Amino acid sequence: MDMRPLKHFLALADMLHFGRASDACHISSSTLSRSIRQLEENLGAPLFERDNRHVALTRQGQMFQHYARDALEQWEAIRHSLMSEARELAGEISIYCSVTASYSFLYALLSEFRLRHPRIELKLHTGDPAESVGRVLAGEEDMAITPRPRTLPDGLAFKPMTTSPLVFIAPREETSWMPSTPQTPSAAQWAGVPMILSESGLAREHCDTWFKALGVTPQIYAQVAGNEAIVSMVGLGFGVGVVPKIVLDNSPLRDRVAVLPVKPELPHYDVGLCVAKRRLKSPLIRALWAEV
DNA sequence: TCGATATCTAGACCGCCCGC
DNA sequence: GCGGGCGGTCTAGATATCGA
Repeated sequence: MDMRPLKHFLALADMLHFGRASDACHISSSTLSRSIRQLEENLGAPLFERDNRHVALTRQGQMFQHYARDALEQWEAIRHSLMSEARELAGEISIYCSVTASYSFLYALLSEFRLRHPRIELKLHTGDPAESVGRVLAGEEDMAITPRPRTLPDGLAFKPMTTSPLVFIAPREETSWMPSTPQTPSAAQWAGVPMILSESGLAREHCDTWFKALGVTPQIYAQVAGNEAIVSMVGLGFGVGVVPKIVLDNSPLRDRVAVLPVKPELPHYDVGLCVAKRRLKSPLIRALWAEV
C-alpha cells in the first residue's frame, strides 16, 4: 500500500502552501501538485480550492482530512504491530518541544531509547511550548515535551519529568523602573514596569493571575512566542520578564539577567511528556512513552 | 502604471522498476 | 533486452500581489 498521497494531502492541508508542503515532503512542488490532482481524480471530488496565489481546503477536503489522519494512524499502528511481532520496531516519531526542553530532557529521554530502537527515526520540531498541546491533539505531532496544562484536555495523556519554578527576571543594569522592594510588591511599584511576557501558555496565565491579585494591569512592553526570547529581551534591558527557571539555567544570556526575589512566588509547574491517548495504540509511541 | 516577485500548473524529460 | 508505468526534476507560462 502506498500511503504517500495521504501524507502529501495532509502536508498541504496543514500548510496550505504548495512550496512549503512539498519541502516538508521532500518532493518538488510540481510533484505535489500532480499527486494532489491524482488524488482528487481518484476521489472524484475537489479537495482544495486553489488559484495562482491561494490554497484552501474545500468542504470535501476537510472531511477527507479527518479520514486521512485516522487512516494513516491506523496504518502505522497495524504496520508496527505486525513488524514488532516479527522483528525490532522501526518507523518515525515526531516530537515537539521548546529549544530549552531539547537541551534539558532529550538526552535523558532518548540516549538509551536510540540504542534499544536504532530503526526508529526521530523528528524533532522546536517552537513555542504554548502550541504543543494543540499540535499533539491535532495529530501534527506524535508527542510533546511541555508544561502540564492547568486542565488536562480529554484525550491527552501526560507524564511529568520535572518541576520548574516560574521566576521574574530583570536586567542586571540599574533602571528607573526597576521595583525597589520586590519582596513586598505594591501596585504603585509595578504599575510602570515594562513587562516582557509570553503571548500565551501556562507561564502567561500564572503571570496574569499574579498581577490580578496585586490589582495591577501589567504594562506590557512585548509579547513573545517562546521563553528563550524573553531572556534575550530582558538581557538587553527592555523590561522585566517571567520565565521558567529551567529556561534561565540553560540560557547563554543568563549572566546578563538577575532573578528578582518577588513575593508571593509564582507557582511551580510540571514539565513532562504528553501524547494523544489514541496514539498510545502505536507500539512506537508506547515504547517511547515507557521511557519516562 | 509597471516591473518585480510569489505561486501554482502543465509539459518535457529522466531514471527506476517490473512484466513479458 | 525492451517497453510501459510511475514518480521524480526542471523549466516555462500564467496570473495575482506588492511596491516604487
